[in-house]
Amino acid sequence: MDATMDDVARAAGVSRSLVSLVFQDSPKVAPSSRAKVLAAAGALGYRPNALARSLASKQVRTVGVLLNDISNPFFAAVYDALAECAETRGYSILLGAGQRSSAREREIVAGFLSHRVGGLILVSPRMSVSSIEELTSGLPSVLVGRDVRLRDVDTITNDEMTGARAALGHLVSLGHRDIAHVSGGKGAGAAERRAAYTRGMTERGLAEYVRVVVGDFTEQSGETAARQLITSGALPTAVLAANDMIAVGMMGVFQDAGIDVPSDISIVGYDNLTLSSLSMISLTSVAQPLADFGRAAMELLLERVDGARTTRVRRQFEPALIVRGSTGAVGPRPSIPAR
Amino acid sequence: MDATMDDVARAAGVSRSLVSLVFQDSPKVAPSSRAKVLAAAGALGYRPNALARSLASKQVRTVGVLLNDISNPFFAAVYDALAECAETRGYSILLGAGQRSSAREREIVAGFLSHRVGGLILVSPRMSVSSIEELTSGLPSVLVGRDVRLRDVDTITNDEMTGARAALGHLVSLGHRDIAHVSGGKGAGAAERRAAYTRGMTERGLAEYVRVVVGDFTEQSGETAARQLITSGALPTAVLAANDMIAVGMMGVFQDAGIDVPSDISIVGYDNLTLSSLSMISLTSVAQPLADFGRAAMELLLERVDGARTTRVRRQFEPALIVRGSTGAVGPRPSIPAR
DNA sequence: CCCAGCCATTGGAGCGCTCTAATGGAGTCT
DNA sequence: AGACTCCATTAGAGCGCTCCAATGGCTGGG
Repeated sequence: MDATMDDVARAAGVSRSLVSLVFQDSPKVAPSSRAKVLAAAGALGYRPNALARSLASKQVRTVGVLLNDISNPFFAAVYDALAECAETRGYSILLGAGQRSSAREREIVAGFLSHRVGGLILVSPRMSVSSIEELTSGLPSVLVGRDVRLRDVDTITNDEMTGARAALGHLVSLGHRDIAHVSGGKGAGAAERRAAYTRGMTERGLAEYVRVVVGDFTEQSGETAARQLITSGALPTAVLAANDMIAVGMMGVFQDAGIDVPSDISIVGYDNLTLSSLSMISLTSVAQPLADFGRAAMELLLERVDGARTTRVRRQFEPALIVRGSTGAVGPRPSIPAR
Repeated sequence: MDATMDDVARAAGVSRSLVSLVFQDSPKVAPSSRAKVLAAAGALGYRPNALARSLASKQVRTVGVLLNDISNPFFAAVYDALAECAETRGYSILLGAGQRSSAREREIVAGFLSHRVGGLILVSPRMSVSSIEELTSGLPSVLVGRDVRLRDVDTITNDEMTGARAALGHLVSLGHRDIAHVSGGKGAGAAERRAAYTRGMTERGLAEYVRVVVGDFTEQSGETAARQLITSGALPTAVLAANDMIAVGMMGVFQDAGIDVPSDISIVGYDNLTLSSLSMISLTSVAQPLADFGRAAMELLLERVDGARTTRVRRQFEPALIVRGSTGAVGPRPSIPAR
């Protein structure tokens, strides 16, 4: 039903090979023939079959992108930059969203492999290192948000230590000492972030105040953590959340409980999502250059896909603290209002 | 480099055809042969080549999904439901994000067509009806968030009139009469929503209060609109925003200007995004069943792809008003505080 | 005027798979 | 026993394209 190359060749009175060359932008086609072929193709509404092309040329202009959780705007921002980069280079993207399940992730990547994608970008995947190793073997791959020591895998990470130091420094300069951390649990980068918090606290002689509440990078887990802190009876004066979603969830619970942010408790998030800059939220946050993550990921990947590089690259970006309204000077220890 | 069917056949001591049948789950393969083939395939790490399969069978288990703007959580929610549905049915998704540019959208869809996707889902596309017609001709397609009269295109929309009536009814019952609308400009569904507002106002005898400020479904446009209303000197007592992003943008500006929501001005959004339910925002909103949109879109599409249906279906969902803290009884006309 | 050399163009094999029609070896029926 | 059905299995053509080696027409040097 769709026109094929043979149809175009017949209509233009040339061979299929010539048509093929035209659609590959080969320089050895005479301008007159090129025009003839293009005219015939246009008249027939011909569109090259990417499947057949990939099969015959054994090189695929499609890359697979796996996002951990598409409903977190973090991933949307990374994806946006990444997609733009891919499109300008003429690559298509097969997308999968893992929904925070590692089994799901593996299925999705297996699907990518069936489609013989030319490369793989995994953004904060949940799956184990061995799964990553197995699935990416021999395929150009870039991992965003996690660090892994595999030959064929480039990584893009954030300098967690710098971020944690900046956030803690800010809080300490406001007089805070009792600073808790709500972690991302087993999520990508959570361990690093937690370690950076602990180390940062220790560096400042605040080791005795180290307190970690386990979360999972979702807003719900932030709510749970906030309730936990409230019922514990020992509210810290400040919280460093593992990401903005957690921070926002916590803010809501504190607000409902009559605990004022920032006069009763200061909160720092991580990711600097767009929503954090909203006036109603105004969350102090460690900004990660998400667009840079996405762009760098696709660039590194395509370098490998094009065969321009075979050595491993690890790129680390520097975060920046964005101070907003959710942090303030430490006040008198809040009395938890009666419900 | 990857193992092929021939390799498996040789290793198992059978013909390629048999291997093919095994991987198609054909019932006519003897259990013993099936086991033999599967064992050989496992040993070789064989993975069927989806490209070659599609080419030979002329049916593609991939669908193209075009999202207008991935950074709006609205689309993430629709995508999530849609992807889940596709995966359980064994379909892969080629994703593109149009970034609110209709030229970009057309390029992306052209890419889908090159990949010979089996179907197309367009979520609130910007492009013109004639572009849609041209690109979707002969291909199963579902349009979400817009209504279009094309034979091969199913549509999924929201009942705007009911939504507007519910929102206006709520505001009127709180004593509001001076209710403005901030529209979505040329975005998908914006015209319908604007019309529903105007009609709803007229039905209630409030035609004289009809006032539309043009936006574009983004938070920024909400901020602009709010500033416009403030400087106009004639602040309405309530605003019906075309979506939550606009509403949230407005809330921020009002808050910064010292105009309290809801005591000075009530705001109703549209979409009921997750962020609207956050305590700090607590936006009254017309909820659209986004997950249903996504699921229905994929289901309708696959019905067509599987050839189970050829007639056009238009599915309309009922919205529901979710009342939160951004709406309240009309108070004394606010005096705009001096800066 | 002939042949080397260059160019655009072409034939045809092959990418990894599916699918139809054909094959052969049981088993069934009379 | 012969003819038949029924079943699992197979050969081989073909999906739309790429790419290599080969073709033929031209120019230009001797």
